[in-house]
Amino acid sequence: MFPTLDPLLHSELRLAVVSLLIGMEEAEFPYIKEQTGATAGNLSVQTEKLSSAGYITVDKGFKGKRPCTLCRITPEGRKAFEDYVKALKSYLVKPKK
Amino acid sequence: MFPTLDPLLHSELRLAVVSLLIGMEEAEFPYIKEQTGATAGNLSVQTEKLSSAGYITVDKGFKGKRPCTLCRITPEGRKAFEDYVKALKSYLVKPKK
DNA sequence: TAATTTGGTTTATATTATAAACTTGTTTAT
DNA sequence: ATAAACAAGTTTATAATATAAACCAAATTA
Repeated sequence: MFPTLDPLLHSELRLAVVSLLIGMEEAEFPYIKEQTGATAGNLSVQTEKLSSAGYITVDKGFKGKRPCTLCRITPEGRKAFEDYVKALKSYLVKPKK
Repeated sequence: MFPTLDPLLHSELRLAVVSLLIGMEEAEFPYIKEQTGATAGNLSVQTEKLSSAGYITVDKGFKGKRPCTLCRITPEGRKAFEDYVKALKSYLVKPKK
């Protein structure tokens, strides 16, 4: 009746991050920070969780002399998001009797 | 961009309870327990939270000699659920550029 | 060269979710 | 009649989570 909701995605910030990345090739850490309104610390923790789950990749490089962290969604992340949305619909829509 | 999600509803069990009650006049505690698969303790805690937020009512009465707890959604609960669903859609749907 | 800014990470704390243990009363079996 | 099992929850202890404050390193600016 109510399928379990992937706890990794059932988190406001992590869901926002994945939702954002679904819509673009890649995004820089400060951009995600700005778009989600998260603090850097919180975002760092949550991207790390998504990364170690294999839902996103986090690549640390440089842009000129400054560090630049790039995040991308992975196929597994995309799949998990789709599954999450499907599961969530059981909670949002009244099923036909 | 990403509206905050009512933390009272952004909880697997509480969302299931409200979702269930949206679809019916009232429901008994054991029925909700069965439908959600929750333990009694967890359900008790979460219905209490929803109740003290005014999202549901919890009426303790009797059915014959046995205690019988009836839960119902309130108009505020219904409204909060609708708002939650609207907010959530910002996370699930890619907005048009 | 001192202060400020950028781009984060680490860690401490507060909040939340969850189930185990408990309570109260009822029914059933002996 | 009374002990055992069951029903309907509640309380409480613990585990997991989310969050921001404090911190660090390098680059830029005053």
